[in-house]
Amino acid sequence: MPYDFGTIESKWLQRWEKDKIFQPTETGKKYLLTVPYPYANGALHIGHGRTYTIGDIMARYLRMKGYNVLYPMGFHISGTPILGFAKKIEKGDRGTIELYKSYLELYGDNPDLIKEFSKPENIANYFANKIISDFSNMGFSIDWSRVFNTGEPIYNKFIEWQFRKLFSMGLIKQGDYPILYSIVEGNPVGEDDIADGDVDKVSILEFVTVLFKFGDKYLGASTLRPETLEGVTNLFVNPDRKYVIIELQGKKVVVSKGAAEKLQYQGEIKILEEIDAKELIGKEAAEPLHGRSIPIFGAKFVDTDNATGIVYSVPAHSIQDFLALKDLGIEINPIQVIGGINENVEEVIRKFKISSIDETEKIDEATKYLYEMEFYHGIINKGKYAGKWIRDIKEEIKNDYIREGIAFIFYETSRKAVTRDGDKVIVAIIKNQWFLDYSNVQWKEKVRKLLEKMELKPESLRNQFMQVVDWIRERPCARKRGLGTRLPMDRNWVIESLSDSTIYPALYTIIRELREMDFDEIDDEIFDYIFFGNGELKGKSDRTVELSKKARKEFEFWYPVDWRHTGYPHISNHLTFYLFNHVAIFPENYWPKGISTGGIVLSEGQKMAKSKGNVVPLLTVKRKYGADLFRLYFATNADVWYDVDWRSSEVNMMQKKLEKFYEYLTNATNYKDEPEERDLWIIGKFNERLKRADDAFKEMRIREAAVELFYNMLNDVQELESIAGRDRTMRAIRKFGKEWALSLSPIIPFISEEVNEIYGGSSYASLSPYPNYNDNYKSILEDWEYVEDLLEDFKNITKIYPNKPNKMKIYLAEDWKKEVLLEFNKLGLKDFMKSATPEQREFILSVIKRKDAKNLRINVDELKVLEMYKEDLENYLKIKIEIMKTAKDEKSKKALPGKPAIILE
RNA sequence: GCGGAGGUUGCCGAGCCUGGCCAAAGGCGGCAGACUCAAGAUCUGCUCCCACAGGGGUUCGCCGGUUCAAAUCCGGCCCUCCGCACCA
Repeated sequence: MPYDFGTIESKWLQRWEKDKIFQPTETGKKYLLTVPYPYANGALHIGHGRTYTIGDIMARYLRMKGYNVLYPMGFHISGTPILGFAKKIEKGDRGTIELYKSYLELYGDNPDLIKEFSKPENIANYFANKIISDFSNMGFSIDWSRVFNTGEPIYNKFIEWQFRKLFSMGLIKQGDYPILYSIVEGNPVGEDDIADGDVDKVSILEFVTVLFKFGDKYLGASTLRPETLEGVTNLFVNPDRKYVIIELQGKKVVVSKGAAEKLQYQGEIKILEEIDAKELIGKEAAEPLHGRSIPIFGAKFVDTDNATGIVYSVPAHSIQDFLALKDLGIEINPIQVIGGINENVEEVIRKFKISSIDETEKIDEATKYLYEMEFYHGIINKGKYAGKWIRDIKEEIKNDYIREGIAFIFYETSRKAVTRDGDKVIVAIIKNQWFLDYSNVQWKEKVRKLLEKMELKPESLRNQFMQVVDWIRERPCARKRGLGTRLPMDRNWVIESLSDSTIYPALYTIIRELREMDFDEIDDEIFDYIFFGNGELKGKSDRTVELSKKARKEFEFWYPVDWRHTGYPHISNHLTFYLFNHVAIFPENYWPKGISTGGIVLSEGQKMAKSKGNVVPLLTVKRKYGADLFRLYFATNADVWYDVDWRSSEVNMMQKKLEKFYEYLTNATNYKDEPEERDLWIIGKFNERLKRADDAFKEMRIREAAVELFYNMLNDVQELESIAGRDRTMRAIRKFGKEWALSLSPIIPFISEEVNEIYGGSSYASLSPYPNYNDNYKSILEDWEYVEDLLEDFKNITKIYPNKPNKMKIYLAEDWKKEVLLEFNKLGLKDFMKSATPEQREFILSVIKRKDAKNLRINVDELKVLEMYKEDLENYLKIKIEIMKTAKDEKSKKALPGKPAIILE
């Protein structure tokens, strides 16, 4: 029977669906296992597939172990990406249209459907449906009756309830916040709105603009390194550019024209008049710390489109400044303000072999090097902060300068950026931005308490989470645009996409009841009742009360989440928020019980990226190889927590093995005769491997389980076949084939179902109990392992035997040796030596010198075993075998109990 | 700098927790053989060095230590990657 995965997989999919076997009811030992829902903006790739595969393998394993497993999922559509794509499609953006047409083609749909995608909800719905079918096809044992997406009204109500709750607990705050912004659009812009925003990220830099007194005005010079202010020697302005005087906090400040424009979006300023750079150059200004007068030079390298367009120069700690002064031929003595480091600017310049101020790449590299060295190892050695580590004091210095009124913050983009329409991107300050206050001390304490007792895999997660909890602070939780739920406290805001996805696993448990309710009746009271058992539900319809009671029962049954699995990039964001929000909203008995993180998927050795063109869609893989093979690949290729490389050459190799496995199992049922006694060791092997795999599964060491049950077991069977031949092998397989298939059911569920059926197994393999270890075959296995040792020895000897041997004489050890060994094992070295004869002593000493001494199979009835396998061995090795009881010459005297001497002739 | 993960025989990658059948799984690559007109595919064997009898030698980033015994445990050091950091 050839392995036709297409037919097999669709057959079982239909049956599973028809019998709804993955829709559990509230009975038995529950287990709620979740994986974060995917973002439904495109076809999923094998990376998503891996995460869900791991979840599914555990779900299936636990189900077979007797747990009532609920493995639900939903879809994420919050945020800007889907909205952005829809807009771009509407505008006719060619790249986006091509991308989405390629998705439509991938799914075999008419590319003209692209028109529909100008509506975001159509994109979301289209892909949600495709993902459901993709994931079903992968064999994921998901309960599809509980699906929802984050844009639905019910979800919105749930999130509104959550946010009102958080607000009432004082965990939501408001404040000013800098954000990337387009002046032309009059709107904040996200990564997706910025040209090349995905490949070259834009972040927000916080410059400190220091005020240098200049007559009745000030020059605003911007820096990222306020800690070097003590070392300032001069100012630079660009002689060719326009500057203006603005009024800021009652002071007249000179900044570049461009800077003034940006500053209008960052605070209250007034633009007074233009001022020519020539009016500044050659004059002096006073630095604010000591009133020291320093010269103002003109320099064309000063970029007036970066920060304020005026920079202060610290040649002792800036490569750029040092080179600039040298370039201008100005001699100024650098002022060292940082100690504790071994290299100064000049040495770094030499180290990086910089010869000119135009070598910007080298300069950037050297600057980074110098900065990191000074930041991590440097100590201030001048001024009032002398003696402090820079890494400790930098923040304080900045705050002090601002408080003293000698500096203000200027936000700037980390690179020059424009929107996809070509409009300039700047940083604007948003007033009254809403934050989730993750800096709240009591809140953090609760999370730490949870972390202490949670199950985490790998264990190192605990420390990582603790770190994140330590440094996490306020997080903006709402935006002005995007899909999602409106903030209940202020409907102009939409709750941001990571903030609306924290406690939603709770919704899986009750979504079915909510859907049956009269939508208008769903309010906070209902949620309070379902989740906390609070309230009487007075004034609600009987039906809604009834459904609420049912939902309450469901929630109480399924919650908390027993396990959550996802990729490690989520540790410092989603998973942390997941913990924070759970401890805030729910009582302790509903806090999450376990989390694991998995590695990412590489494609042919590289990170998957659209730009590299190596993204492998899940659907393609399913069509080409089938779900079982995909699952098996990820199960065997790396442990859950490590990255995995998807390599087509290895997939092909595995495909052949899987075909072989399937062929063995299905054909074996045609062999009706009982297996031979001497071949039963294979069942012993299987049981041994089963036990190891079972232990591994329990610890989520999926790879180990898969390797034992699939690879190693397949090798054992092939070994049996090469010795015993096809017929006997198949008869032996028939005896344990069903258990073998069942044991692998969590990993390759379709083949397991098929084999289970062929073997006349009852019900579904997916719902069968996991096979139990059976030790009936232990002794025959040990006999066989004795033979394996013999084969190993034979192979070793033939390697160095000069001719082709015709005959193998096997000499067993004299009986007394075994007795002596047993005696020795009983007494131990000390006592044995007391009573032993010189000959016995010599023998024992020679044995313990051997490194394999402990592994002698002294309990095997060697003669019986050798007689049993003699014929097989003769055929296999193509050699005559003689078994001799007594040793005569030197070589044969080396025979030990469990390790006979071999003489080739 | 903090936190994490690593450094294994040509490459990828197991083993390390629970020290000893570990010269170290598996795959790739390479070599030889079978099959074939040939190539490919497939199968078999070999693939650290030495050795015409199951042996010996040198290996698991580096240096020490513990132990009868260390890839595995302990201490120190070097290097790589990832996350974080008003980082450029």
